[in-house]
Amino acid sequence: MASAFRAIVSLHRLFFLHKTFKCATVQSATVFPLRRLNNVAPNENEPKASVNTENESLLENLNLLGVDVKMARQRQPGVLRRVFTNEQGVAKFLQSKGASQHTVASIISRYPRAITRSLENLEHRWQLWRNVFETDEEVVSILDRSPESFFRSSDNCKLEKNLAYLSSLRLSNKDLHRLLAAAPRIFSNSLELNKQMVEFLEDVCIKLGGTAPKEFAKAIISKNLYVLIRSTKRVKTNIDNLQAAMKLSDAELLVLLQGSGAKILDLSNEYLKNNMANVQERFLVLGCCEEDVKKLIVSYPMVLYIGATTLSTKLDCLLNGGITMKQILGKPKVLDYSTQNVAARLQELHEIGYNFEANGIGILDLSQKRFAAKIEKLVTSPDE
DNA sequence: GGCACCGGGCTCTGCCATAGGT
DNA sequence: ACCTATGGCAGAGCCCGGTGCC
Repeated sequence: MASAFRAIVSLHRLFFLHKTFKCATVQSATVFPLRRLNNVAPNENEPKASVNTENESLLENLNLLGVDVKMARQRQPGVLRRVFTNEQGVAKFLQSKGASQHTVASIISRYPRAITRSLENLEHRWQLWRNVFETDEEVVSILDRSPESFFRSSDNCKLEKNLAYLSSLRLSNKDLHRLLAAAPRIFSNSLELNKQMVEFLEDVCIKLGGTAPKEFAKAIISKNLYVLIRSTKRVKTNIDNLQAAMKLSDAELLVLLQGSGAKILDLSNEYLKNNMANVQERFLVLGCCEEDVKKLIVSYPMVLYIGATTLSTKLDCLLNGGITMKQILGKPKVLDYSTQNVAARLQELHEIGYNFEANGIGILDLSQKRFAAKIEKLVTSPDE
């Protein structure tokens, strides 16, 4: 009886290999009758294929591949119970694209469902990704970083439509590439989801009295590659909160959003809200007026990106170093640099007796190279 | 040559919840 | 009952250099 079962399994396997690997979505359908077949004969001595038992030979294969089975089990337990999987094919495929054994193991450990994809499906998907990325190596590095982005969906038609849509936005090739390299999840968003965000941004533009909605959406996306992996709810809430808290006019908001304000749109709602409250409070306590704070945020929205603790230490560092609030308001970009960096510069400048009052604090806002050159010059010819 | 202004470059996954299918 | 596909969430800055003006 057991051998009869195995015969059926191999028949199924043939059928499966022949038909299913053309389109991954059929796989589960193909597997299903087998499951039912098992249920019909539950007393048979076939633990491998029973519904709630893991597939032993699959586990063996995974171990051989170096997969962290414990991790895989924790992430997608169902995959380990599947009768038909394609772990060896997937491993070979990835290796043929230049992935190391270690990378393959890591990918499967983190996204076990990868092994349910067929070769044809993978090859097609790979080619679609390669439309955007220059080399296999680049794709491998992204998969290594984020296996889920590549494997979470097997629907290549949707991916194709999605890519066509993204291209239709007329982002530059460079931007499209940056977009997908930075946030590969955008690939596996549904077309509708991406469209929703773009149309939402266009709407925002129109509601704020803008006249170039497409350009507006494009500007925001190219400045903040991550908006497309956020919910419209999140972005909308941030925009609303920003306008309310800062008492910005529509026109002011419009300029802010398509400028450097774009960068803070994808922050979590609570985080941005807390930071806005914190910035207002901190700067008011330090003697600024509301108008100062508004100007600060409009000219340097990234101040809202900085968490309360970091901002506190950074301000303290500057103030203790003899910099005044007025100077900071006049050149908020000094807040851009790490506290560590600023502290070291302040120390160095104090040692050579730099006069911030006379010379301003622009020196704190230079690249390392320019700063070093400047110091060099101050030391060798201090008179100038 | 030195400065200020400005914009751009890096960077971002891994988990949970749930609808819907079999 | 179980699985897949998909949406959504939290997490939390730093650095560089081109360019134009003086």
